[in-house]
Amino acid sequence: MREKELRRSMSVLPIGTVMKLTDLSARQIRYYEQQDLIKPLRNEGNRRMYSLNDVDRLLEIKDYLADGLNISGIKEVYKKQSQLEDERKRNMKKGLTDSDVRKILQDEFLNIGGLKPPSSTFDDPNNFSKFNN
Amino acid sequence: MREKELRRSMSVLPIGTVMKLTDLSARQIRYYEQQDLIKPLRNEGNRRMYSLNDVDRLLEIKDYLADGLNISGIKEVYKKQSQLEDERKRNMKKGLTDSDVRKILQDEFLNIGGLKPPSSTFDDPNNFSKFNN
DNA sequence: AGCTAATGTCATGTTTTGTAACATGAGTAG
DNA sequence: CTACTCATGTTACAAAACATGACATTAGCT
Repeated sequence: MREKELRRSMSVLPIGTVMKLTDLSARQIRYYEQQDLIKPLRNEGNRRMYSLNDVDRLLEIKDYLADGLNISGIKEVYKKQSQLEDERKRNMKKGLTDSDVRKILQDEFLNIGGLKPPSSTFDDPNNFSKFNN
Repeated sequence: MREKELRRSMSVLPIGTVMKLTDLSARQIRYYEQQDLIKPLRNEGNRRMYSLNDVDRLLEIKDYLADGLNISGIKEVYKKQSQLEDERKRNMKKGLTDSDVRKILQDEFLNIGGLKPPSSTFDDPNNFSKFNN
């Protein structure tokens, strides 16, 4: 379950791919970034590289807009969400011992190394298209 | 579970991404294609677009080469695999159970020792080229 | 009408990818 | 040893994709 999240956050998709996946124009995608709704990484050549999580978020944004929300409204939504998330994490950590935390961090570090051979899943049964996370 | 395979065969990754994911040079990746080991789709701009299954296969190829197999050896492996796969499908059609088939084919499997179950489908069987335009 | 938010479009420059040709190092056969 | 093949590197040039910034448009509001 940790690995899955890792893969979902790997920035590997160029904007052209994301356009097809989301049916958004490059202009729209860059605009949402300019409005701080997404923060794709850049490769050495300065190209934007997106993750599957970014794609999910773009699809969410699309839905919110279609529902009549405007950009700043959407911004609020995400602000609230990350506040809640942060708090959850803080509470989580307060309940753990020091060595637990060290173990967690080490594990995260080790997992950044690379893609493992085939067997593993890139999939995400519930998450790809809609509000879910 | 059907959806997972679908997603894995979506051709969305440009060669630069695949280079990073596999740590192969563009030259190598194109060469393996030239040797018919992979068949990435092309987008309208004639750019190669790879699926996660393609990435898996490239990693396999890398392993095989590291193990001392040469390209034509690898080709044999995949040829055999797809033969077996075809045969399995034919037998399924004839009403045999999967485990029946496994017994029947056991000898052949032993002939090509030590390889993984057949993995990737080759030619956009599910019409995912629509993601490339 | 005037304003604004979201998006389209165009111009210009950089990066990535395509193909093709030639080069090279390791291994093998003669 | 020489010649050959295989897997890969390198280089050169063209086309496609992308970045950025400016200006245009459209729909909804006041």
